[in-house]
This record gives sequence, structure tokens and C-alpha cells, in this order.
Amino acid sequence: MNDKSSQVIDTMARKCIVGRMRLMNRVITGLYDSALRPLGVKASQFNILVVTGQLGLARPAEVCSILRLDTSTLSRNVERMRTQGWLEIVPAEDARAQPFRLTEQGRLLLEQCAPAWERAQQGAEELLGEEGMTLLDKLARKLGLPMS
Amino acid sequence: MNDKSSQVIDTMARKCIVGRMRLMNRVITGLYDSALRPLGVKASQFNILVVTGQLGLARPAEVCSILRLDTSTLSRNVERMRTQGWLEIVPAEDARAQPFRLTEQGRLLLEQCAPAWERAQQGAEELLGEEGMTLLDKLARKLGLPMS
DNA sequence: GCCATGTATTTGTATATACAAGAATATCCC
DNA sequence: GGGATATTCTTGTATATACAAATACATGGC
Repeated sequence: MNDKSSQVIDTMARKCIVGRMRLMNRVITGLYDSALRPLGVKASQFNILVVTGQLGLARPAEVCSILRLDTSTLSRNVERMRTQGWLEIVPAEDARAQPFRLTEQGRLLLEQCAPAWERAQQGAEELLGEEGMTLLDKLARKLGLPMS
Repeated sequence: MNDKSSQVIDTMARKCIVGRMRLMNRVITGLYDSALRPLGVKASQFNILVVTGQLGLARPAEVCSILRLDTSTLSRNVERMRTQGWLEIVPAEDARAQPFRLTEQGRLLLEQCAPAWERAQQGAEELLGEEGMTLLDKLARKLGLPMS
């Protein structure tokens, strides 16, 4: 490999935003997955539970817009969580819609997640530091996240 | 749902680090996936190509350590990329090892990715802003990323 | 040399994710 | 009211990801 090629590759390695983002995502997700494992919940599912809990009655399109998820992704996640008994579909006027909400069991589960979530949250804060937390807040706002 | 429950859920929604991290990851990954799509490369694969290019001869365990990837994940990614003709396995002394490197085609592809990567990179920088970029650098260092 | 132990990787299984295409229903306009 | 169009969601397909278990080889002690 010649020098020019090496240089280009080196630049892409050192500056790549998506590389960093994905790596950090794996690390942080691992933290929460570990903490939530005893409850049988994954980080992805936890976030859906939380948003559903906030909305009360959740329209898939709305949840996807909030979480920036493809509708097909949510569709399958909801299906799995429905199978677990955490969510239930609610009949709607519009026959196309499939609004859902937490079941009683789902609400209980979500509350039971709180201590594990706290622990993971603390671990993540330690990793990121005070400064990192502030930064994350700003990034979230920069991306216009509804969760900020 | 009573007030106490709502409060807990609201806190988890507003403060959740993993939620933000995963959401930002989806947004940023989408940016790079779109830019790289004409080349038939995904963000995940691009990052493996880059690290392999840097290492020259890449041992799976080493790549996994750098990218914080499970070995089983890398194993399958490498297999797909080998099928594409981008990577090749190199025989090693230790018969357990499966070191690999870029093929000529893989090296060319990686170089051809540079303009698309630049475009995605610019898009990401616009999203994150100057400040966000600095923050990301710091986060990366905080997590001890080798890519910083 | 052999056996226990350790190391490097793959395989089995499950979830998460997105794009493209399909299905079902609603709306609009004539 | 009926057909074109838009909306909402699901299905088909492919990749990414991790954990647990299996495989295959190496190493060290006896």
C-alpha cells in the first residue's frame, strides 16, 4: 500500500464520526443490557416501554418519529413485546391504525426496571464524566431530540 | 397510571443516556449508509475496512478489541466481506488464527469510499456543530478509543 | 507424550435494524 | 359514489449485533 493510500485511510480512521458513534453505542448499550438482563429487558425494548408509558396511548408512527425508528423495526419490536405481555393493541376508529399501550404487567415491569436503569445510568455517567453528560445533552438538543 | 409511576417514567425518558446514544447512532448511521449505498458498503463494513487497512494484517481478536465488537459479530461480518472480495484470509503459523487483510479490490473500494465518506462526515458535522465535534472527541478519549 | 487448561474463532440462536414492496384503509376530487 | 392518491402499518429480505456453546488448536506441567 502506498503512502497516499495510507494517509487517506489514516484520516478516515482518526476522524470518522460514525465509527466513534457506533463504538460508543455498543459500549453504552452493553452497560444497560447487562443491568437490565435479570429483568429480561433489552435497552431497545426499555426505550420503547418508556415512550409508550409517556404517551399512554401510542401510535406507531408517533413512536417512530420520537425515536427515529423505521416503522418496520417498531412493528416487530412491538410484536415481541406484545408476546411477552408487556404491550397490548388497542382497537381504533381508523382501521389502519394499531395504537398500543402498556399492559398492567408492562407498567409494573417498567417500574421494576428503575433501579437497574439507575445503576446503568451511573455507570454511563462515570464513563462519560460530567463534561460528557453536558455534551450529550447538547448533542441531543442539536439533533432536536424530543427527549430533551 | 398514578403520579408516582408517571414521575419515574418521565425521569427515565428525559435522562436516559442509552436512549439518546442509540437514537443519535441511528441518525448518524443513516447518514453514512445513505452516502455509501452507491458503493454497496454499509457504515459497519466501512469501519472494518478502515481498521483492516490500518493494521495491514488484522487479527480478529485485535480488531474486536479496537472496535469493541464481539468476536462472533466480526466473524460474520468478515465472512460477508470476504464473499464480496474485499477481504482475504491469510494462512498463519497458529492454526487457530484467521488473520485477514484487504484484497487489492478492497483497498481500491476503500479509497473510492473517501468522497462519500467526506460528504457524510460534513453532514454529521453540520448536525453536531463545532461544539458537538469537540464533545465527541472528548467522549471518545474518555472511553479510551484507540481511534482518537 | 498426555492431560488439563487456556486461547482463537465459529456456530446456534435471538433481537434490532433498515429498505423495498405489499396490504388495507382512508380521503379527496370530480 | 368511484377511482386516484395518500396514510398506516406489515412482510420479505438482508445485515448487525451479542450471548452461550462448541470447535479446534496451543501450552504447560507431570
